[in-house]
Amino acid sequence: MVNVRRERFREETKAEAKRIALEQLAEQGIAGVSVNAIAKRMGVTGPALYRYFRGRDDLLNDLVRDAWHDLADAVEASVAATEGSPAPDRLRAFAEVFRSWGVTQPHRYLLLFGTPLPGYHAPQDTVLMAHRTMSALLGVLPHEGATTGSSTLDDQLVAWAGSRGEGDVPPAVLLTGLRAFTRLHGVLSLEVSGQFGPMGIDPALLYRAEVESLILGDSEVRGSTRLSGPG
Amino acid sequence: MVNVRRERFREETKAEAKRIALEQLAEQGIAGVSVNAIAKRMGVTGPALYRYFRGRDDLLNDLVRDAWHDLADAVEASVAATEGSPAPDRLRAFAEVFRSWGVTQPHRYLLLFGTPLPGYHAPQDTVLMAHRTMSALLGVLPHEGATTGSSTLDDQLVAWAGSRGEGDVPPAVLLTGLRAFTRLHGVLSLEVSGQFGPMGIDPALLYRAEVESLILGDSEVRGSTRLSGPG
DNA sequence: CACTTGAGTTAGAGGTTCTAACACAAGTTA
DNA sequence: TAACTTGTGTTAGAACCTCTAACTCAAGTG
Repeated sequence: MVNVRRERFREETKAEAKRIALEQLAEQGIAGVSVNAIAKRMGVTGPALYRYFRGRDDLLNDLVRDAWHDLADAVEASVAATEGSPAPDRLRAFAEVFRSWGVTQPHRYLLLFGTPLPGYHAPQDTVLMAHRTMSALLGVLPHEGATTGSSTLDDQLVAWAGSRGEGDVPPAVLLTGLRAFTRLHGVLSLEVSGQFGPMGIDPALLYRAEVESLILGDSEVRGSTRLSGPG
Repeated sequence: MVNVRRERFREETKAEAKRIALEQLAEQGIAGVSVNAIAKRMGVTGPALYRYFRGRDDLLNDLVRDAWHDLADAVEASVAATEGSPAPDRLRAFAEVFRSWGVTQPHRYLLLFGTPLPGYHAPQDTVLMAHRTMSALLGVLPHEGATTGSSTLDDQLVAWAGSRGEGDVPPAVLLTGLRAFTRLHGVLSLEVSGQFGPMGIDPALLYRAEVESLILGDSEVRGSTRLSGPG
């Protein structure tokens, strides 16, 4: 019989270490996450934490894994909550939840989508976590469409979806979803890394403009500039 | 009379240190940039480099500044080379140069657009460098358009452009340019940080699809899925 | 010839990750 | 009850890191 009390204590200790690590991450960035400092704040010496994590990389790995999990939970909850609503409303809700998740904890967003960690290679289950978020997005898109215009890209999209049992989604939808994500991320990542700060532009307005443009299609945005017009 | 030989030697030493720092950055990421290690590779002891940089942050600052400068040079050259061509061609050229700059040196791209450095706050001239790249993009867009649909955003865009003597560009064009940038960055940043690797999707195809979509407007992309259709 | 300036050195403080060896308490088993 | 195993903590220390202080030495200047 495994000692369940000890097991629980162990989990609590790991959780506390990760909680403090997240504080350090928020306050001082990734370089400020220090095994020694975490241990000190917990009232133990540095090497004690090596009973719980193989090392600093292992701890950071856990933070990444938790963040993917948490993000997927958030967007899946949004998708579930808007079931039955019209597609544009569902996409708006998805986008808002996605942005909220990012701007309220920029350090975690950057942990997932910012500069990759030095020796970090995403383990298989991290890839699956990312898929959960992507699947949620695909869930709010209408499942119709024709072709992407590139058969090579079509093949890659279908293979990608098929590799995780989503082979029934047409490639045009996959492309729409993937591109919707890259467009949301394009605005959000710049906001989260503070690039709009010195520009005096409210990122929320820009983000929502992008969302509406996603819904309407660019050329239908009221008064937008046509790039294909005379140069 | 200032000693010009010594001055030149000093500049060469700084340049060598930065060159080695870039190598370390490419090989081991930002955490691998070490003043000590740079000095060792140069054949001097660690503290010697403190004659040339106030510290590690100062050196990294220089790398950021150089990268902004370099990127601006690249895109400005592209814009200049395509003068007189139709707008779509100019935008395609701009986008290709931008992507090339990023994918051939991901570490530098991430230095500008990835996770911000811990204690880093962009100095004023870095902001100006970013403006150079943005102005280049605006230079290949047709200067026409009506309104953005949000007067608040309009005001912010005009203030932003006006703050650096570009007050004659209408807000709709500014928005188009800014959004074009966020969309390119959305795909490119994910490619550069390796997110497409495990997906088996060629980022170049996705990027070019985004560029064509920028030119045509989404709803005109052949066979694309309308998000505003029935959900 | 004396002085200033710049660039290098070593020594060292204080931080980091991480390993090795040891102490001790709790639970298990003979 | 006594011996053993396991988990969790400790200290010591190696090997790095940034950065400061104090010193040496060479080159150029008045």
